[in-house]
Amino acid sequence: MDKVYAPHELERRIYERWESHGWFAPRGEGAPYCIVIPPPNVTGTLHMGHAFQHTLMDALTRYHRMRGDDTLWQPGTDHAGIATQMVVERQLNAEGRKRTDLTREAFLERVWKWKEQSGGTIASQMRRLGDSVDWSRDRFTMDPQLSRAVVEAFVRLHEEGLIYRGKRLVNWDPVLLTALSDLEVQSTEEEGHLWHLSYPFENGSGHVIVATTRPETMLGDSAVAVNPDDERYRHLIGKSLRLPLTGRLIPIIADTYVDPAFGSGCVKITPAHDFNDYEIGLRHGLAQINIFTPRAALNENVPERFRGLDRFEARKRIVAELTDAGLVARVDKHKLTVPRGDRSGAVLEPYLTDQWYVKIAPLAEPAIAAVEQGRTRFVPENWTKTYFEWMRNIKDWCVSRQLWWGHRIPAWYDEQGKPYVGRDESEVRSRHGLAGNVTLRQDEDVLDTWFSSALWPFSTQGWPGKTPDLAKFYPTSVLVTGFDIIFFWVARMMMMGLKFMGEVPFRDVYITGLILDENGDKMSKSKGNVIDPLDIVDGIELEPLIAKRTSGMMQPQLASKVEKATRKQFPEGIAPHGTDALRFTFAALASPSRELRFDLSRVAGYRNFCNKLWNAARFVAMSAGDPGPGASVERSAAASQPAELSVADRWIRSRFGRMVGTVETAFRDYRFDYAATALYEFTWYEFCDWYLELTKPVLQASGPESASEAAKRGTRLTLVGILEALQRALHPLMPFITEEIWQRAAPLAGRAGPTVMLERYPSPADFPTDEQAEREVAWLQAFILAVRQIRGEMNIAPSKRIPVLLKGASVRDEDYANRHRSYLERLAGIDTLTVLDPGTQAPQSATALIGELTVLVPMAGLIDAAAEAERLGKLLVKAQQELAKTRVKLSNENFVRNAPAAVVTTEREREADFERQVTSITAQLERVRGMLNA
RNA sequence: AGUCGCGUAGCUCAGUGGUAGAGCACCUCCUUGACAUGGAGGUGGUCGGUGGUUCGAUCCCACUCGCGACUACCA
Repeated sequence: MDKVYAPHELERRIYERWESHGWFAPRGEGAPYCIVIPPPNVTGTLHMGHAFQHTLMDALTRYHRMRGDDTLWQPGTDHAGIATQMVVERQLNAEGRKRTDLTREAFLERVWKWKEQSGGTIASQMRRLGDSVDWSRDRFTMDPQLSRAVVEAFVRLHEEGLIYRGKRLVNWDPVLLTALSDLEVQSTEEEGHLWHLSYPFENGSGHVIVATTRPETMLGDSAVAVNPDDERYRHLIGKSLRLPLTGRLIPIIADTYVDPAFGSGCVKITPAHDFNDYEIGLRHGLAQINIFTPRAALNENVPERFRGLDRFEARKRIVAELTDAGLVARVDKHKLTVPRGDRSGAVLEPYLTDQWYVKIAPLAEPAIAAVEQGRTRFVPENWTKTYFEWMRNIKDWCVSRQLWWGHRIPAWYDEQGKPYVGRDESEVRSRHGLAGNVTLRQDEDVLDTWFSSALWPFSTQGWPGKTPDLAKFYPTSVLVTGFDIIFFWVARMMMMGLKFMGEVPFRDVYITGLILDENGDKMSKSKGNVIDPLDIVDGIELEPLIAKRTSGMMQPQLASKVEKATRKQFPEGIAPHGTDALRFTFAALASPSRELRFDLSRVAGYRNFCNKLWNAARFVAMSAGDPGPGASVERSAAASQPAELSVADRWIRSRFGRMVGTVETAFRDYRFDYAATALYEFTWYEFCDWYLELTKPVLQASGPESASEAAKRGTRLTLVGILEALQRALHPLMPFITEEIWQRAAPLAGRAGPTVMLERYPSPADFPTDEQAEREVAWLQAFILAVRQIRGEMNIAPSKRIPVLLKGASVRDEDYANRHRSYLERLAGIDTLTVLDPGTQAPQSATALIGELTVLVPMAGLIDAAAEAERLGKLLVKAQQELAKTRVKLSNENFVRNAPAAVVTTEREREADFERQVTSITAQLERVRGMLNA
């Protein structure tokens, strides 16, 4: 094995081997375990959030595969209607063309071409991340079979009256020229004005003041509303006003919607351009006067001089004319929330159009019940509330989009514009008895992308067919996703899954945190703080990184700022870390917190961890006499010869079993951070720091000190056995390095198999707890740490061997000390070990306490008395503080009376221990001070 | 306005009704044959504030200050 861990080469090689052998496919036996991937945009690239979630999904997948489950991680991509269409339109724009210069067919051809060209990016990124998805089942939301599912779902919902077509106000994007659902609206708080306008009475006897943030909409006013209980205006109800600039007469109406305390207490009502006004208009039978074109310019329903003006231009003109007419009573600065399209960023308009809607309440009801009944569980649990909040206030879902890229709505219109819904045109004709001479025209619109996403857990498994996959893998086991798409996706999958499959789509929903940059900012192109996960894996020089971050920006003027920040943050570029280090970082980061700051220094730490593991494997291979990779398993025959396990061997097996138990619990609870921590601590602090060191006296000693062959054999077996099992334990989080090491360790450990990914996950039952070994090694560790502390604080060179004396040793202490002398010599740098008889005068020494045993390091020639006095002083202060605390507690009668007996006992023991320490340290300190004064 | 969350070491974060933890950073020492991407030792915190419940609160409750996310709405 190479001295330094070099991930790059081995990761590609290993992944190709896994994939070419088809090992990612479900094995066909065991309990089904299934995760469907949240399908990324087919033309997109994976960002840090994807890499994070994929790590967790892959860890679950590999873990369950190794547990023997029939495991499927279902891959796929999403056509992402608006996003993809926008990208291709931008490409056309760059060529000086518009979408509408092309036919629909030609444009779609172009989008498909772009999809083929860029669609492989995601897959290759996923391969680099080690994602063990079953590529043979790769799906795309616009595959023929998935498109069939979309049509089927639409038709069935329509048949049940759960999809309807209606003319009502929608969120209209005047730039993209399409309707949007409520969820695609981003409310932004912006500075604006509140104009107070005078509307004169018809008879010229005065006026009322209305306040508005959108004066241009006055041209579409149908009424002015006041609160029926508002004394100021009650007598005006029913009177007519003459709408300025138009001369139209509009009534004053009464509606409790009006808040008398806000503004003037009079509200202009524009039913065609405001959601609240729309409702009021319906209640009062008001005219809906649409004054905008689809691009939000004024249309023919306004006085001629305003026609064709853009809405913002119109606002200026109208305010100017009203001001000239003396009808602007006041203008206040006002903060308002402006609705913008989440893709285009354009200010949206409530706009009257014909659209298709999903009647959502009947679908939401069972979806709420399913979570209430615990048939689907949110992890962390508190997201349940968010889900309920939204589901209980949900409004009908506008699913039609005026785009070209997507699933075309399966509705046909006759010449009178009457719609017929069906699976295809011939079904429509036969069902409705439409003769061949009746001209039918299919709806031009497509469905919201999320409509097909909502079917994903079952459309990917063959629905509407009744396939074996569907029977096996639905419901899926867990959905792993971010909280940002609970409404967009999770809730809709719940509704559609229950509707069409009669069962929830997933048992658990694990909501991950959001990956932020190291300052706690969202990663975005415009902020220039995006990191490509593969740049962490492979590393990237500074200049290419800057180029990557500043190219193709929506706002190129920010480029210099981004460049500066990048230079500051990564003056040396980004070093290569390898996939395993990145994955381990993500796992370690995955606490239940909803925001997770990504810190590159953490990845460096886990890269070091990989290197540590690598070198531990090298040590084991050397110690076990590695015959090289690919060696036969013959050596395992040696295992039948007598072997004797040392206390250290028994200890590490026991500790490994405990660790695996912790990891099992962690995986069950989706606490990847706990799993990572347990694995990290075991590997580094127990296996490397202690166990490997404890094997050295056994394996490396020669001459009369040499251990027996049986003991050596026992240690070698344990070394390779734990190393091998550790690779299995680490594999779900770090698939590559563990495969590489396992290939060498498995034959040494007498295991045969083509790959670690198909081996069984270690079980705590195979590594039972050995309390006795744990106690004994704990004693050893305490002893060694005590001597090391003295050595460290006194700056005794590690190469300097020192004598150690023991005072107050019990029979057990003496036994341990004698039996483990070789460990103590090696790990604590001890030269001679002498047990003092009671009453013997000890030389001046630095001391440490282990229970009642005192460890003495003679000071002569080694230790500076002043330094020792200082060290003891610090220890004394600590012991005194702790003693004081326990005494306060124990002197409290209520504590002794009310606290559980075990707690009181522990406290008494602590008191005794600290008393002993204080006495001993005080005496020792006096002696050392005596030396100083002498 | 509603819902949810956060505030713990210099930084990023775990955590528990009974002895406050990790990584990174920092200080001292060490190139000993797995590993300097390393080893040994160490410094560092009135757990945002106030009050309550409790024998005991960083943890539970109330209030409060600061920060954030989401949802709805402000004519």
